[in-house]
Amino acid sequence: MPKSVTRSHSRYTKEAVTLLSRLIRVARIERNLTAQEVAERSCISRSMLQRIEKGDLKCEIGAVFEVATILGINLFNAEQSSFTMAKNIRQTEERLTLLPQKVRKKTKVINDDF
Amino acid sequence: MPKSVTRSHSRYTKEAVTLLSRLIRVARIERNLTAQEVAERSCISRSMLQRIEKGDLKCEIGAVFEVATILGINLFNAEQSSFTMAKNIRQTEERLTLLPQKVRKKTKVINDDF
DNA sequence: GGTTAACGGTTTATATATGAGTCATCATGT
DNA sequence: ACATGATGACTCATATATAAACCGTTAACC
Repeated sequence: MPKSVTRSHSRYTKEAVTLLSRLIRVARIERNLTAQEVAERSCISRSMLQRIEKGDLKCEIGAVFEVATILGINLFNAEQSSFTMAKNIRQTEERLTLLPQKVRKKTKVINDDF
Repeated sequence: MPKSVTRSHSRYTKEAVTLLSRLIRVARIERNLTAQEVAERSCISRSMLQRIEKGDLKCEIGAVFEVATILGINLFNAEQSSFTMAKNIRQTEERLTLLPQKVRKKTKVINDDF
């Protein structure tokens, strides 16, 4: 990250990350798994898991989702042992083909009055 | 990141990130927003948004969620204008208070000195 | 109460993610 | 058909996220 940039996050974003972090911590304790164990199985360090469980916004999404997956937390309401995720991806990609490939801003203001 | 670490990701993790990236791209096109516009409103660079829309696992979760939020995508089935997210957080934290704070592993073999 | 493993909070070195910039291509609105 | 703005695919410098190590505290089991 060149040119130090202070990120601003909407409240909704922060809450979403916070919720996921809490779900992760609860799931880990409930399953009686040590932080070290979960970290190793998720291929991350223990300090990384600590930040994830604290709801750090700067963690890699892949790492956070991997921990959630290891702990059996369903993402986007798609069960892990089903094909719903793949199906959702296909459906979304299908919608994409129906859309224009580029977004073009109108140079002229169209009279869209009424 | 010291000691170059190659991360391994489960299929489910990859698909979850991929799905979110597709949802983001579809939402952006549907709302007729330029990549540059969305990037600016999300406080990230255009190249960052490119990686997010490609489903890069190494993007910051805060950045990805922020883009999703800007585009009106609901995370964890919680509508952005409601209190469901905060309520879910509270409920999860409440569950946490009922759990032990540490996970203890070694259930040592009890006195076998008959 | 005593033992000890688990946890939180540091620090440090380094691999790398990110922002900024450039360029070629092409889809899109006129 | 044409002009051009949007996009993808790079490169590069650097701010920083991360793994590893350590330590003091604390909670869990005996």
